[in-house]
Amino acid sequence: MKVLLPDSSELELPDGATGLDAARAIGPKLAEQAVLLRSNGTVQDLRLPLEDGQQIQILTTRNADDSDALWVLRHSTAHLLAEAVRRLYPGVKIAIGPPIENGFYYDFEFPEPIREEDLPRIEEEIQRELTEGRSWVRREVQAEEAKRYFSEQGEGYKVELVETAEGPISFYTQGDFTDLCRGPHLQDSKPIKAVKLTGLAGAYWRGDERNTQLTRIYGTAFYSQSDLDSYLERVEEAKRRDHRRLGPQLDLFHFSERSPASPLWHPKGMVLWYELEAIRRRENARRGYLEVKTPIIYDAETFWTSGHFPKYEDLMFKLDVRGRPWAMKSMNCPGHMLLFGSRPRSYKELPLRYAEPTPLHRDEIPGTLHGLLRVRIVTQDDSHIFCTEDQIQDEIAAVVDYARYLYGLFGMSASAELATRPDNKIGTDEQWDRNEAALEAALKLNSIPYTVAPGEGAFYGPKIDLFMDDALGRKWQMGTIQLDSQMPSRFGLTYVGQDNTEHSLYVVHRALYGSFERFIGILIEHFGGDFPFWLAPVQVRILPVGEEHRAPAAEVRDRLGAEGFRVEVDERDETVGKRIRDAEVEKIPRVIVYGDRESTGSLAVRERGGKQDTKSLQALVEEFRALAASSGRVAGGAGPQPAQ
RNA sequence: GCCGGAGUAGCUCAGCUGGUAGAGCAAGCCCCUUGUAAGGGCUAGGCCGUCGGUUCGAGUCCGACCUCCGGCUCCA
Repeated sequence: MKVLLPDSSELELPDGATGLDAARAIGPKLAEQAVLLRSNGTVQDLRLPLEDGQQIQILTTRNADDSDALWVLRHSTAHLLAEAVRRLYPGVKIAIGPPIENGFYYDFEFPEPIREEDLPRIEEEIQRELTEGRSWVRREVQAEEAKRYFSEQGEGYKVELVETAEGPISFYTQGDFTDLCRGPHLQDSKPIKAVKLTGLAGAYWRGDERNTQLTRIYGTAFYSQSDLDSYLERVEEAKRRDHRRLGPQLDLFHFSERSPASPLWHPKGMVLWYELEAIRRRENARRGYLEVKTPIIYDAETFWTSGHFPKYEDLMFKLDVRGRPWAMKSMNCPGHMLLFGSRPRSYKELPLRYAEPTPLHRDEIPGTLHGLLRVRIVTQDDSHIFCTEDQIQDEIAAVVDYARYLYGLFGMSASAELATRPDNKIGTDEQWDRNEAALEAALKLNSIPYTVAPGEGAFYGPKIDLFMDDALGRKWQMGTIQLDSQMPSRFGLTYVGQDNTEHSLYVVHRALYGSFERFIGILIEHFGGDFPFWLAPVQVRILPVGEEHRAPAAEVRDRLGAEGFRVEVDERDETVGKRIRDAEVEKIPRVIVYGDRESTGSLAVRERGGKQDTKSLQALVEEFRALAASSGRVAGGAGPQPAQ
């Protein structure tokens, strides 16, 4: 038989030859360094037989940066971890141990709880295995044999995995340790040059909190020590972008134990907030949204009607005032439903787009809180679009376009997920077919790449969720676009059609920033605190060199301030060097040093980072105007400005 | 909520096997009068997260709680 190599040459091999055989046929060195076989984008164990005409690429230890090559390395390292733990902790039960982004983990049920201090000991044991050397042997077995083997070993979790396994079952054995595993794996442990156990955590068996909580050990591995070192360095660098660190440091916000998980916004943080708010209002006006404001507190009855209480009562702030039960809203929908229902509605009013950025309160459970990214006060850039079934498609498409435009202003983009019907759905399959198709069409129309999350939709309708990463690569949901016919009917809302009869309504729930809190958190990490000129809370700082320069410096400040720029003068009794440094640390985009030389009319301007230039005040104003316009302040060519 | 870790000055952190709390930066005052990333001096600043326990004595040991961090679960 023949296989195709990456350089499109053909390799003749005997029938039944494996990837390893192919590597040997090319060269002994290649065979020795081979770690994985890749074929048309999928990976395959080197020990498996090839097919006639198959396209193959052999990855070696030299592909140390290749994500598939790292994946197999880490997967094999996870097995070494399991072997080490089994040896050190008799009676431990093993669950699963996959590679993940940047590393791997393995889940165990320990007879006695272990602590972080135990990790070095386990790491040493892995090192010992590496020194001794391990090689992996693959073997396909029958389900019955696999079950028998793991029963004898007392590995109940593995038995359960065999019972629910699909396709052929394979064992990988290294030393005296055999694991149930689909593979692929390394030939042997020689390529594993750097291993580090990075953490300990609880994790539920099969991700279900009703199940036993297992102990998860996280680790990572690389083809070289220097790769591990630079990875750890990158992690440190990412931590420096953490908004929880930068926020207080840049004087944007802080948290208080007196109101856990609710930020206290400082003046500089509010500059960011109102920049976002200005964009929101400008774009809403341009796109036909109507601003409304509805109460924050409603009687409990409202949330029984809306359906929030049955599901979320425990996560809502409730009050008992004058003997009547109340709750603080955790969503804007009830208020908007009441507003819509305040009088009969005609088809001529639809689509009707209500928008409201008021804060919502949710008593999020403690373990889930995370800086600005998971808070108890959530200010959504919320909107509810009331429309007919015929209008759904256009409305969704417009919202998706809006999202793409909005994120683009910040140089950010989101990944999209289409969440489809869950098990507890209400409504007919035909409805769901149509609605899911409408969302999907809107994504395609806007050329937004997306993945489908089957069964993840809300019970009342499918949704598009938009995600962004934080500095450490964790995914956070930003925007959401949800289609719903239940909420209007719960509130008895209808519209009168052309035929003079009542019809049921659809509503699109949508938030695009998601919440101001979370969006600003991501924004801080996205820029690492180095905000572009138009967003920077302080755009220009002027440093008078001597006392006699304070007055003219203040004049420059007033001139720039009158132009709408955020300018301040630093006339502290410190050296210029010190004040420059402070401006750098505070990440202020422009610094003007004002001394004797500036009295002639030209100004010395320093960009954040150190670049210096000299120009007239007028030239400076023009430059700043251009900088401010380079983004959200002005629509940036995205259409007309709203009427004032 | 669950597993693991941590809370000492405004910030970053020292503080050994229990003996009564320390540095740098920031702050205030003074000197210097400043030219592109830290000029100098002095001063003040602490219910050592909270409550309880052990002890002659607790920042240090034990327990509970609160908050934060890494995960899991959840996320209308």
